[in-house]
Amino acid sequence: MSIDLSLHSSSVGPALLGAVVHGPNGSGRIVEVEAYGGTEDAASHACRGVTPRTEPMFGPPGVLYVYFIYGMYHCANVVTGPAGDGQAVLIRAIEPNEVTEAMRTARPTIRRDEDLTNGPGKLCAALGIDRSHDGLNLLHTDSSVRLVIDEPVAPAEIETSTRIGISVAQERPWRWYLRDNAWVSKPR
DNA sequence: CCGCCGATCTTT
DNA sequence: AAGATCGGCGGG
Repeated sequence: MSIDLSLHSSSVGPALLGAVVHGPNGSGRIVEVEAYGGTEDAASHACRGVTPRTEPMFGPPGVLYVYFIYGMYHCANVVTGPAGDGQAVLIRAIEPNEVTEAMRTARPTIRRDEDLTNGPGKLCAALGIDRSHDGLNLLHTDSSVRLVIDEPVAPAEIETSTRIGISVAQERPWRWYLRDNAWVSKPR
């Protein structure tokens, strides 16, 4: 591993661009992320401290935090920072290494390949990630969901913006994505 | 308990 | 622009 996941999520976030996520249905490189802080970040699930749902967020860096949202979708996060802090990086979009039949079966109604994984709920559905994977170690080679961090992308390729879909702490510029990448999520 | 609403996506 | 769909969390 070439980056230190125990650093703050706002440092780890951009460093995770280009890393490869492997799930039950396939794999892809991360092209878009958002950082969430611990209890001091009002937009983070960790802002109210440890609850049954957020307990994995307060584990050691490298843990997977999967939450269920809008009654329908799952979102996947990489826990960062020191254990006990509750920081995480939301994986918002990936570019598949290869579009597999399992990914197409998991998202049968898409019109273009990009719609398989160009959003946090979409990529979890495509890769087959759900709450059963919550809390596992992303760095362990035996895990059914894992993270392979190779070379970082060139800083010149990285674009920054504010976070999407939140109603508080909207000013923090904690979203990063690869410029001109077709798999980055589309504005609503 | 009860009610609100969310780190979303699809359809109209 | 609104609907789908449900669990987590706060308030009473």
